Amino acid sequence: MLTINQIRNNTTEVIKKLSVRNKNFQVHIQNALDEDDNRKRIQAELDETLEKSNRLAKEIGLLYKEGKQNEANSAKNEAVNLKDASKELTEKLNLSKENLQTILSEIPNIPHISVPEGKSEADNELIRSGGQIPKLKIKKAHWDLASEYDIIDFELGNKITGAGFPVYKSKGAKLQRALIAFFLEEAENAGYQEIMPPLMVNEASGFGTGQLPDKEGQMYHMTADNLYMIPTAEVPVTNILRDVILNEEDFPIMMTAYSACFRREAGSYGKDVRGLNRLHQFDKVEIVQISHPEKSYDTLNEMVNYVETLVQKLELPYRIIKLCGGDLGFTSALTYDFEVYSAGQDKWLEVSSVSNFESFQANRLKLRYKSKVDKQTVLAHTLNGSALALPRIVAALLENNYTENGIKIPEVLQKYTKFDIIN
RNA sequence: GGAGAGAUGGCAGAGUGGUCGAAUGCGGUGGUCUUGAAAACCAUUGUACCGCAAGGUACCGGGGGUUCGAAUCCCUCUCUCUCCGCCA
Repeated sequence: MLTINQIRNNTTEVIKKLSVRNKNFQVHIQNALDEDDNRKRIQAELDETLEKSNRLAKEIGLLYKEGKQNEANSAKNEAVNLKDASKELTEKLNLSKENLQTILSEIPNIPHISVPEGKSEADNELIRSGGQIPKLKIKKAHWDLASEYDIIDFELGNKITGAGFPVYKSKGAKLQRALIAFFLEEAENAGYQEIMPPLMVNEASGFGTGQLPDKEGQMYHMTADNLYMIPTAEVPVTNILRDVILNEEDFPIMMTAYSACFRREAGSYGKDVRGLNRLHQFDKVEIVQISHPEKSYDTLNEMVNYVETLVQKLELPYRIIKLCGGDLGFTSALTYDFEVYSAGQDKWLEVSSVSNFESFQANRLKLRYKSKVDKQTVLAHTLNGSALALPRIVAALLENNYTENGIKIPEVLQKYTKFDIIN
């Protein structure tokens, strides 16, 4: 969420930058400013009323002490009037605050200056690519390979739970475990603190990272206890810093977490959801950084470079894409997507999304730091990225490394899998 | 699940209706002293909103109520702790 001051101080610039999202926010912005003026007016009036009321209450106390009952009683009548007035004003104020909150929550993050204009995926900007696209004699989709080698059982998942909950077996299960261990160790070597977070979160956490209230339908909700299954480790991990005021020397905060992720994916269907391409439960290692506002774009680049080393080590053909305004997520200021090429399906699959949210999340989280220069509390910047999401990596590994003798395991993983081929 | 206790500033911990934004201790910051450090001493030390400022307002787990006035009384929710039961 943007702060009203961000909007007030740079109104025309904010409107201009938001237009990169291929949508006009002029009306939203004006509504926010009007409502804030209204809020201030009510606030001032209320404060004045309360001040009178407080002063009168003290006077009444004194009058009683002095034994001046009559004067005290007449003062009481006045106090009651003030109380009614303040009650009414408080209601108005709350209403105004709610309205402002609603308006602000509908305004997306301001795209970074480098975000290209564009309507959709098609306008995204290719930053760079790497790796070799394999020339296969026989192309097989991973869901066929999975059943051929009996390593991932989609049917069994259907039986036990439902679609989108595959069962990993034997070398398939070991491959999952190996990838998780590989990603976590790489992250640790890069300086990230390992976190094992809760897999369910409360409402306040869901709000803090922006899943609630808008994207409620994306999460599994345990109504009996009012808890939500996490859609990504970003939620519990970033919320570690909710309501925290950091010192400048605490930067950068670097955390990594493996977690299972749960997504309802309501409305998804068709061949995009085939096999491992889109699941309700999947595994992911996430990296999160909390950064000083002046350094956050350096941090973003560093994170992109880090994720790049992972796909390189896994010997996967990849490309890095900068999302255009129309494709950029609501909360992000700048996002780089990583896609790997999956030869069996002949498709690019998104395996990571690395974003700088600037202060957009921090505002909701109330994540701030004490500035050394002016002693002010300032919103920190939050960033995160997948490093990496497993299913599509597995899909690409299976499809790209398939040979007549079996599926070869990349060198870096063999130390974790303890086997070099699935056959 | 049953019974009881509790939630106060960075931490510990007082405060049971009026001058309490809140004693005291610790911690933090600045200073005095010192060659330096420690100790000691002095001062300072929350967040947010309105205001050019002076100043004002709100916040003692959340929400609601009683009262002229609530950290303090009442209701309610959440969480924590202790004991019992169950249990990986």
